[in-house]
Amino acid sequence: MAAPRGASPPSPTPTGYALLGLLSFGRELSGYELKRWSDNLRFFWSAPAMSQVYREIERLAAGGYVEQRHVVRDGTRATKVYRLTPTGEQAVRAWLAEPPDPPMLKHPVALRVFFGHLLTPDQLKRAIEAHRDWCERMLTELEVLRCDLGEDQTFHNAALVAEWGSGYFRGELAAAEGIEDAATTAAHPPDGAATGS
Amino acid sequence: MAAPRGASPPSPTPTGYALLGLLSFGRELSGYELKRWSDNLRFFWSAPAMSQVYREIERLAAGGYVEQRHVVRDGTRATKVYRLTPTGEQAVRAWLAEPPDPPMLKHPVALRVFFGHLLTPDQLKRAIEAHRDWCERMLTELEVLRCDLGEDQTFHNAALVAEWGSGYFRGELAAAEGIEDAATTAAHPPDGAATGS
DNA sequence: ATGGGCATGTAACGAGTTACATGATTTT
DNA sequence: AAAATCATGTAACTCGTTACATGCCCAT
Repeated sequence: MAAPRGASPPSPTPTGYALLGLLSFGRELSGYELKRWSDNLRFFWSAPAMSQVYREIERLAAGGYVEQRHVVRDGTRATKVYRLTPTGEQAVRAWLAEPPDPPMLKHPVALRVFFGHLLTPDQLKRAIEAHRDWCERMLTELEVLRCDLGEDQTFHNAALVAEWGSGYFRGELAAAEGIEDAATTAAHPPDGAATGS
Repeated sequence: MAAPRGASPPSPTPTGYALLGLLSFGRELSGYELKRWSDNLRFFWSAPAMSQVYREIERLAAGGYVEQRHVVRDGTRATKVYRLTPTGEQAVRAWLAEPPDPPMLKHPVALRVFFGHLLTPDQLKRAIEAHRDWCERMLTELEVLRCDLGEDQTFHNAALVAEWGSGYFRGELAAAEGIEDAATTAAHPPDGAATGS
């Protein structure tokens, strides 16, 4: 089930390219391991569902981007592991070299502030506080990641992104405090005012 | 084609709720106008495609969340306009009152830095510079939006979010400068090193 | 022996996209 | 006369999700 010779295989999806990227650090990884590695991208990229990782890695293998190998690890346990092929490495390099799409953000808390006139001050406050909690959780998780990465030169760039992320979350935290005051002390129309009475 | 009496209509999609939110400012809007209004959410929410706006607003009308009206505006031009119903307002209020999902970010530039070992310093630099240009463009567009909003109390919350967004983009701009130095001066393995030679 | 982590998938669905198709009105 | 904007949609597709199904291995 290698790459077909004549017809070029379908291009990987964005998630597929991300998996190729993870394999470019040189290790052979199983689908399960790929999922856990890709969770480290969650600070700036949506972490794919387990089932999608399996689907994608199959596609990548079918397209010749990765090579599948059956191994028995730790004695008796059988797993499939994947290794980046030269084709795969070339593909991910080419993809990354393209001009980047603009970042895409879906921010449910900002949406709630924007439509703040549809919420009570109390509801709005709770949403913003949930956001602050989340930012703090992300900050501590980034700390952990930084420790895991250590001083290894291989992950120098990863560490840079972790720094970047920390800055971002600290900014969000500060912004959330400001917004909380401004949004919850503002005048709110009485319930039901939007459609008239 | 109003809301069915017995069986409750399907819930709106996230984009559907956003459209309801836009209609909650009290104006009757056409599909085309809704698209342009929803573009103002692009700083913190993905702006839907035109075709999706039309599909969603139809669904919302079928579910009784909005009321459709045929009007002839500016003399001869016929358009359909939509108005929020009490049902629709209640639905969007209830949706916004739910605990918010965590923000979801897809940041192709951060991804490129993370996988920086697959790019030349020059390619990486270009990606980061494209990001800075984009941030600057967003900042000026936010300025424009702030002017459009004016001092109108109706859009007080929208103005707050615009402020928030400006802060975010200024942060990104600053971070990008730092990253550019750190990432492009780092040691890079020679091309092809990832899969061995 | 029970629960948690490792390991691999399938099926059904959902929400969004791009490309296409059409035509009126307004501005240059 | 051409181009931009207003205006409304359809069709096909892609990428992702959740829910489900299965089973091994290890620690308590």
